[in-house]
Amino acid sequence: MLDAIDAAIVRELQNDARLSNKDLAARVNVAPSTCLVRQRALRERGVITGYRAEVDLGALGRPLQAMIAVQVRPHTRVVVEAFLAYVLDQPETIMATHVAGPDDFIVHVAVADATHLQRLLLDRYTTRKEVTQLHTNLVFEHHRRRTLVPTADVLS
Amino acid sequence: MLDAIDAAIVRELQNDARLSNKDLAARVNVAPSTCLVRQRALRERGVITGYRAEVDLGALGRPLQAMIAVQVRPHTRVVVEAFLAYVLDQPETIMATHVAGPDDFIVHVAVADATHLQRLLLDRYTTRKEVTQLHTNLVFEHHRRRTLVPTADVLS
DNA sequence: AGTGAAAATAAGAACCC
DNA sequence: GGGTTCTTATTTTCACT
Repeated sequence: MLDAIDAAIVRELQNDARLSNKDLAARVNVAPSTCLVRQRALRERGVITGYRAEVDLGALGRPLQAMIAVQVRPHTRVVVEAFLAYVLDQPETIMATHVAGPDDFIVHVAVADATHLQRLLLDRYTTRKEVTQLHTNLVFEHHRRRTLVPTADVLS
Repeated sequence: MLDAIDAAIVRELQNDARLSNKDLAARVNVAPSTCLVRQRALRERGVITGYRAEVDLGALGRPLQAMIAVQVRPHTRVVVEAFLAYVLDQPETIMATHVAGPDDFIVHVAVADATHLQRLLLDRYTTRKEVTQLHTNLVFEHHRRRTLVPTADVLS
């Protein structure tokens, strides 16, 4: 698992992925060279999977978000995989989740306005044969947790 | 809005937030100094809101995810804000969304195992007075879109 | 595994078009 | 607004503990 130093590195980099190695080392109390080796190991072990700039959807001209619950039938592997690929291929999609439940997918989208959302739903969702149900909920507020911590910290 | 160069910078940094300014400049075909000014402006304008390392939930010992739909009553500002703050304060939470619909919130959580999820629900959700309904769906697959593009690109 | 010092590289500022 | 050059700072390798 992750020791205290690894956990600290992961925590700091979730807060600011552009921290210089020097500053990061200072924050987690190890030498810069050690810090570099640790961080590289975390990437190679697949703990850190990437570094992403976070953008403001409003600034991108897409201030309106919605959560779309979709039921597809038949609920088979081929249909599920094809639908997921289809959804992730659309620029409006922020995330898509395949879940166990009456609705098979929850899709988070960001669009320019209500008209855009309407077109998205009518032209690209309800036109699909496998889509048997659609529940669209507008998003008032959406928050992501800044830093995710390892199990040990969660189960305290 | 964003011109083509800004859009390219935003795209590249969503892919890899640790790109050096030099490499970034090469990819978007401008001089390093120009690129530096552009990127700084994008931050100051609030287009780029941060740089985050992405971590693997399995590697953090939290391989099990669920989507929890929650109804709270009364559906007033105080109750909504307090519940949102409460949910975001929990280490299990990945994201929380306040939506318009029969369910007021959609909460995405990652936990160690089913027992952990059961405890979370019974000890920290159903115990809350304002929570009047709870629908928990296990997550089979969860995908985020790597790069979000500006409206112009979306409405093509 | 962790550290310190030295060489390679990039960031950032000032200046010019 | 964009490009070039130069100084300063940082990254990264390597020999050592």
